[in-house]
Amino acid sequence: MDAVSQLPPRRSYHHGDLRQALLNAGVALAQEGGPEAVVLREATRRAGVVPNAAYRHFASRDALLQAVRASALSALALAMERELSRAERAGGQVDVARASLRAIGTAYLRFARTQPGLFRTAFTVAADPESALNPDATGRSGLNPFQLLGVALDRLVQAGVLPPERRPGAEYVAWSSVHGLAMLALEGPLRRLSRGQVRPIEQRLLAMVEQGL
Amino acid sequence: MDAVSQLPPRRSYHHGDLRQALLNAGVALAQEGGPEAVVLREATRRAGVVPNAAYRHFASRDALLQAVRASALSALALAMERELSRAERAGGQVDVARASLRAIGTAYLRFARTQPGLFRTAFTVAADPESALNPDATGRSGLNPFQLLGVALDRLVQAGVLPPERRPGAEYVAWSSVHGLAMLALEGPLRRLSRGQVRPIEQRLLAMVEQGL
DNA sequence: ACTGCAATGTATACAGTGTCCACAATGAGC
DNA sequence: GCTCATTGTGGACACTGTATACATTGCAGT
Repeated sequence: MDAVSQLPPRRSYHHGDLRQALLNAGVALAQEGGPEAVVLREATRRAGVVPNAAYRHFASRDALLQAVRASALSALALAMERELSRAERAGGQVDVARASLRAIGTAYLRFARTQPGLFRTAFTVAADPESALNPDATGRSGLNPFQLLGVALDRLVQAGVLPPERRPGAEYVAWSSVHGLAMLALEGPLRRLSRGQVRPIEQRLLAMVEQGL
Repeated sequence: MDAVSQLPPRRSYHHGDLRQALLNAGVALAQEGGPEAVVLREATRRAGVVPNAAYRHFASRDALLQAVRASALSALALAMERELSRAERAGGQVDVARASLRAIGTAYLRFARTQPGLFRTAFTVAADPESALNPDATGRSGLNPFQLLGVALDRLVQAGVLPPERRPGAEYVAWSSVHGLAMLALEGPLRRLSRGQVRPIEQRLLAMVEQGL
């Protein structure tokens, strides 16, 4: 994943693409240990550069964190898009719409499970409402995860499954449920359960959302 | 809240109740700035004691954090119990049961709103599944927040509102939804919204849970 | 091709953190 | 009243983020 950010002491004074190398290192750190693990000095170490060099590319440790966060959100968006494109292979419009919403939820929950470090980095914030607006936080469609959920909900309206008057704000309740479950399974009371035990709960929750929306 | 942990340099070599003073200081710090703000040295400073003194009472900074977390969970449990007792003043068994579940959700969401620092401290974990089992994390009933939710769900079954076969695992989907919304409103896309704007979303979510359970 | 300058990486330094170790004061139990 | 386990102190270390001054470089314009 990161070819540039490795040990062999470069001979050129300039790094070439330090910003990207730092970002890669940051992502790797986040993957390994979540947001608190992305520490500036370690990133520069992995990039083979002195700590302060980072400040030529990121205003602060937090700025680096935000970039890593955007990258994580982008990865989630890509996963959602993959799952969405599978859903589109379903039958009629109604089925596709239903499958789309499920795809979003499924991708979200799987991402939380398979990439806990990135997931926590993406969502365990502490500040900065702007991060969601970051254009780097998108998939190939140019949409971020939240917007992709909106697409799925739009499809439900389009297909006549969801009454238009219930559309506004629907992403909030849908997102809440799935996000809450992900957190619960990641670091809450569900942590100890095996994937096989969590799966039915996931299904039940998705059903509740689909029905109760 | 903390009478002991203040500046006047004590004259006795021993503090008297340093453990409690540190805990109080820790809670205050969490209240002000969330989990990352509970820093050992600052707690000892507020207790008027040298940093290392803390290690006579807590094995590490994380041990202190866990204690603070338990305290925060306890505060939430107390808030839930207050709301529950109001729900019990409703009419018949069915109404009480329904009101109980809503009381839990309402208390949870309000706690997140009014005590964001403590809320994040309670739930933004990073480890330790045992914290939920901590006997200090309870209200007057001796039950922790999760168990109180269980009580409300039991009442729904008792009242014939929730079919017994749907009872197992119900706390997970209910908790997920409410917790997710709380996080969303605290540090997600809903952060910017006023309390008046969030309220209807809360109501809608609680309705969805009640109906879709 | 040479020169000057902006961009980028380095050196040094400081305050703040968690934590280890050796030492000092204290108060409870014989 | 002496002993000794408890509790608080002092000093140190490795680590963090970050500021400020300096070195090296590649590119722009002559």
